[in-house]
Amino acid sequence: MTSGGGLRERKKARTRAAIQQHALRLFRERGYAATTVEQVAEAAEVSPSTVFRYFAGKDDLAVLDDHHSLAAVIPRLVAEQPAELGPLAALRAALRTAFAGLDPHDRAARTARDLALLQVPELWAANAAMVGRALDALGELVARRTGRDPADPAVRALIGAVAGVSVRALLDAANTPGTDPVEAVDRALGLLESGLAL
Amino acid sequence: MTSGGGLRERKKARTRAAIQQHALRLFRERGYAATTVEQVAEAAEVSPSTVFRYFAGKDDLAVLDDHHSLAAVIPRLVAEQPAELGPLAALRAALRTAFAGLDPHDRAARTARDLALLQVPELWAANAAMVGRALDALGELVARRTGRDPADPAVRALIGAVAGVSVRALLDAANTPGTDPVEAVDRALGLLESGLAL
DNA sequence: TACTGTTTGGGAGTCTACTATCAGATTTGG
DNA sequence: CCAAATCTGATAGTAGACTCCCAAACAGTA
Repeated sequence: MTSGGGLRERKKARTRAAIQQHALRLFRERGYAATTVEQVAEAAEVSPSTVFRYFAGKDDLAVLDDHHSLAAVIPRLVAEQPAELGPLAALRAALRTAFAGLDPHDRAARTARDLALLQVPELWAANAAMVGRALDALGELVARRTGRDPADPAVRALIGAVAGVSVRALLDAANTPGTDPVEAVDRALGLLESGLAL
Repeated sequence: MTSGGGLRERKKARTRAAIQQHALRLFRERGYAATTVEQVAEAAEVSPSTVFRYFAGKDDLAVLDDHHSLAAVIPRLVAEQPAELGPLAALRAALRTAFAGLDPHDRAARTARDLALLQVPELWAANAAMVGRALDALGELVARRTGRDPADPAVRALIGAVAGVSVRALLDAANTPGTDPVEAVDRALGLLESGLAL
């Protein structure tokens, strides 16, 4: 019975992470379709067989772990915010919390990965299910916080708006060098909070 | 010099449309990956060669013509709305106009196709570029209408919110039999217009 | 060190997207 | 009705995703 700390387990985790990291990098650099599994294997210094042993298929290489992905972490943090806060205020606070205790390296890596997810259509498609789950979770939290039904159109519309505004801000930030993506999202959500008055 | 009304041209247009229609239907029914080009060809009663002659690749089967897609028609209609209307009011009016003069058959076909685009991740990916273009066009119109810069964060946020709210409403409508998707989007945009107050 | 179970790499093979090509059918124009 | 242009289907072939399987390398245990 090998415990979680054995050399074997650690090596496996490292191999898996390396494969996915190289895969995502290559997908971003050359595009998804133009990257072969063999190239990924070569970059990660394993055989193609090993790639398929760790990942169910090429598309699976693009599926981020739920608990590592930003979109899935947020709902948990929102739930921990004080009940007095409105839904958008709670979300913004959660976002700030999520990135506050992160060292710059982790932070950069995380935003880079989430940006790739938005910019490469195939990655988006591969993670659509996870994003959908995260948004549903967010909707439930908003509903509980405001005493409404999760199926309430107002609740659904709000999380839709949150998602749309955030995606837009992230993509714009990606196209504007020198912009902090987290700050951009926070500002955009602030605009939404004040009613998007034009 | 074959004019646009020749038998040949008409037949070609009909063949192309049939192939794509069957492809989209199969993608929705069985999923994108589980549908082979051969199946599409069989359903459309052509040979696989012909499918590849009309479409550059399997993914191209999912790319909707710009001028047929709803997302690309809307900006033009928004531009035609009276200048007094606010951006969201203009957008809602444009939406109503777009579907007002449509016979039920066309209307159903169009909404079904746009729903498939949202529900099948691969179709979304294939059309991401087009949707992005349409949203940019919408942003420019909003900017002109409100006298702001298209790069103004408030404008960007608004179109992001519009997109997110609409997508959410469409998906919810798709999961709720007996709901009119167009009406659902209109109502959701109405909520956004009144500030999404919770 | 030897024994055991797991992980890895390599080879062979299948399936599907996709390309190239050519003969036969069909539309068009005269 | 004939000839030219064009469209179609069939065939053959390539490439990459993915599976199966086995032998070699390796970590954990005594």
